[in-house]
Amino acid sequence: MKNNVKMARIRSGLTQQQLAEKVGVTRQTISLIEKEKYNPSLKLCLEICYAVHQTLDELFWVEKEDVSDEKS
Amino acid sequence: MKNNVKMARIRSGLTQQQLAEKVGVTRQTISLIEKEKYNPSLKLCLEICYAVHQTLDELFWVEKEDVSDEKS
DNA sequence: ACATATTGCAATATATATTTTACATTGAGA
DNA sequence: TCTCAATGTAAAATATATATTGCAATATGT
Repeated sequence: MKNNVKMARIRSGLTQQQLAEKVGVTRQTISLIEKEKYNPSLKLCLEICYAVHQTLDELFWVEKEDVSDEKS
Repeated sequence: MKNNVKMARIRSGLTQQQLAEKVGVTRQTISLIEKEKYNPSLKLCLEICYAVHQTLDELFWVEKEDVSDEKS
């Protein structure tokens, strides 16, 4: 799951450990999300947003890859 | 987990079943999300967004409830 | 009233996010 | 070089999202 968590965290001057504590998860969870090996829950996404003062779209939006079979 | 999925789905003229098929999950999953009894994954949130042509912020953003212990 | 589509919900099973603990690696500073 | 903070990662355990099946309840149209 692509995201901009690492950039946002560094911009906020937080370590993985500090961000993890702020949002109430483990450092490993933050690490795996930054490495884009996890598909985090909406709740966790929101709490990360709050911690770094950004929005869901800013941190987690990714454009839909083109699919050719759209309905009208 | 608060969200605007039900309104967006109806506005798109989709049934729960149709939305479920579009995003590749079960109708029950859609039902529970609309009833706000689940904490869906980011991937599923994104696919719902694509299906109804809206963004994460539009469908899933909720303001942080006030906490009195903010750092500076 | 009847038929049908749509939705709510319950029980069990499965997949996977998250935790816990622990260790290795990297980089910065003394 | 030595230390230490920060990060990457691995294995096993736990929590929970999601699937599956099925049935009840509620529309909606005829």
